[in-house]
Amino acid sequence: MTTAVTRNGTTRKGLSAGLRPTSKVLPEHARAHNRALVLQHLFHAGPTSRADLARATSLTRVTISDLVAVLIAEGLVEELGIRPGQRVGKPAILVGMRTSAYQIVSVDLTDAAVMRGAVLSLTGDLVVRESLAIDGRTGTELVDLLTRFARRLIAAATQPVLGVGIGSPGVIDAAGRVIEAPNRRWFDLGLAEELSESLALPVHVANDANIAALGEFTFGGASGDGLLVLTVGEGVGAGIMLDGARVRGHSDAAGELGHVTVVDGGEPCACGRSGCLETILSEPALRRAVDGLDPDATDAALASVGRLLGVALAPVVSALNLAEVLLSGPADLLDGPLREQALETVRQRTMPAISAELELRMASLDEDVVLAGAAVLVLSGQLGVS
Amino acid sequence: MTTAVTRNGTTRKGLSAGLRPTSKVLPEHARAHNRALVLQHLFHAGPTSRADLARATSLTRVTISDLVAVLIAEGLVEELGIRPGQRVGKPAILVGMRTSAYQIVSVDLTDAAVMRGAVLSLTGDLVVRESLAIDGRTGTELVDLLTRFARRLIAAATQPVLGVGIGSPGVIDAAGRVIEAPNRRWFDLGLAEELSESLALPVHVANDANIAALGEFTFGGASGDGLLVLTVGEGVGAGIMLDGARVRGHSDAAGELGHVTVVDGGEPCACGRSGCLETILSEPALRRAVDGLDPDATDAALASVGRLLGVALAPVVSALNLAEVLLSGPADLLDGPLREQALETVRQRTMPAISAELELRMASLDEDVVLAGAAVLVLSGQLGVS
DNA sequence: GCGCTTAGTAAAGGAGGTCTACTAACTAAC
DNA sequence: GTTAGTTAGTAGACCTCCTTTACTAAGCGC
Repeated sequence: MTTAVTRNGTTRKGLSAGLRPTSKVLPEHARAHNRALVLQHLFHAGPTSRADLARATSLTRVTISDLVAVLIAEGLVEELGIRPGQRVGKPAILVGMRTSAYQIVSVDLTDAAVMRGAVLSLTGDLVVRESLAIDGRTGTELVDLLTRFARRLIAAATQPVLGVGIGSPGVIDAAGRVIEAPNRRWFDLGLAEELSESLALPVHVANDANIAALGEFTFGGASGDGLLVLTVGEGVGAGIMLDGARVRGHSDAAGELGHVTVVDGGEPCACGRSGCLETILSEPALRRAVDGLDPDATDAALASVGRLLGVALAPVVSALNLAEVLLSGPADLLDGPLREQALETVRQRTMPAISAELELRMASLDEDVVLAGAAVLVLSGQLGVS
Repeated sequence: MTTAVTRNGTTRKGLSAGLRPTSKVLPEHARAHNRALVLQHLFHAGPTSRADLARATSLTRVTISDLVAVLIAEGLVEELGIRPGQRVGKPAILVGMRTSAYQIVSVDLTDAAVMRGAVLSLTGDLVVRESLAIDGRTGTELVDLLTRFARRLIAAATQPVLGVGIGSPGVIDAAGRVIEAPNRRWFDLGLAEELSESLALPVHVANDANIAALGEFTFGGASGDGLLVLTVGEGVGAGIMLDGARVRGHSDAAGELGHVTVVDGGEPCACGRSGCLETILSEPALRRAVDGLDPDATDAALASVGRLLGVALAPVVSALNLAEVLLSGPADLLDGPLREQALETVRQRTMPAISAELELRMASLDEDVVLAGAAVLVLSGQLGVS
């Protein structure tokens, strides 16, 4: 008896993690990959000898020498002299990333009133910081203002600029096209492409909360895979990293945790519905909630918000088996009863196997997470490093 | 002013999707990838000419000819004669996967009382089906029984067996090691490795609910990325596909949605806590809930379960921006008020941008999903096809 | 028949990585 | 202080893989 289990003819996208082919791979892609591998190692582990790079990557010393020679010729890597310390054999020559070779320009558009920008070194150190009042501009005017602001930052850089990274609210696709950012009056706007043309530099654009997760992943204390970063500010956003990759979602809208209902019949939300997480967890909402309360009542109020956050997080943590949930935002409100109750609630509402290893703590980067994340966007886009 | 955004030296894993290097890539890996690309296309699109393969993969005709020649030599692919229909130019020779060249053996261990097994063709057609009572066996005894069962299935195959796929409850790592499957009394058991040795065949083992998602993704009607399959049986499990890859989770426990609390102070659960989704949504729980009720009351009872399911799903759907949620299990219970209310609840509790494109419907494969998924495990592991 | 188009193959070439073998430079031990 | 052993880095030959270019095969349309 032959029972058909069915079969259909749709073609699917994928990648090469579990060998799920998507598009052709050429030797030159292998080269680019291995090159990125070397940079990645130098970026995270610091100066390394060629021989150690070979061991770390499992490429041969010959290949590493060749790759390093190219990187040195490009000015991205430099020799740093003999490795100190005595040991047998020919002493190793350390090579390291020339972190001063390039700089990165980042812009954070999270705040509706003011755009924040920075020039960063390749290691994520903030070199210059600037900001500019938006004065209610939206749409094309805002693009113009952003372009001028970016130009000013590029001019402020003391080294050639590797690229420009921008974190914006809204739904943004992989190519940096803003599908919709209602508050900025941006709809189907090829922001990365436009800016890249007018600035004559690579420009990467992504959702602000999403790249906050990227920033924490690369520069923060995040220990590895399975990370969710919840950004609390005027609104509430989230970003998720799984298997070292940012989760984008089917229509590039992943991370929209702020508008999940957590209170039945709750307060009206800017999104038109009511009881959204954002109506209780955003910074303004929290300030209002604790305004004028005595310390005990404040703690109780924060804990009750924490509990609701925990209820919303539990299914996500459970479904994805996350390792870490980080809260980014005002520590005076978040890092206390709120956080503790959220963790406690998640533990109560998930299996021990899931919650045992879970950490829920404050993000280690401050208000500059989005700037850092935008820099990672550029690092990863231009050098394959993150 | 130079503000440090911090920097740490941890090394991270990743992959080559967004160019996030993890381990070296050689030309031969490119070759394997392109080879899989060809098979993938033939698998999903059916017989194709070399020239069309070249266009589909963007490899050159020369390379495709070469790859196809190898695949023909291996007996995986065969020429099927001239493409019918008249058009200008030399007529194309169709090549197709020799789906009869190999068969796959699948075992489904979801049921504690009986193991279900099958021999499938490469297209997922069930050729032979067998089952075997477990009689309360666990631990090593169960491994022995499973080995014998697998041998029997392998003997029943009418073609060489490509590999053995096994779906089991429990936490199972990428190498097919069962971290823990309490009901089977399996703890830290290298099941895939052991079986592979004793059967002298490639063996792939993964969580049953996880591979149900894989089965739906490949053989079912799932349209693309962002898929969650919820399996309802004795228990409740889930599997998630993102970007064409199965979500495994930090400690290989992704998909444990069955033990998320959905009823405060609800019924006790086998897991030791209470109010878990499984206490209301498992098949036994649903049968009990509707037992003896008149039709209207039945509908109301099912809808109320649907609502609670929707509450648990909303944060997951929102955070991941899923495209599809599929329910797999008894249609008489699931495919009605329960499903409708679940979808309605998710819509109410998430942003329109998230829920607008969301589909929540019944899975298209029947009780054989896990067997099909286990087959995909083998297909993907051995041929790179899924 | 002749021109045009499409399918498939052959040969040469370039890119990328490995293997083997070499030199350079140090430590340790007699 | 010489010799042996170890480690770092490089040179050259070789293999693999894909591409480019050029060719043959085989049909259609006039």
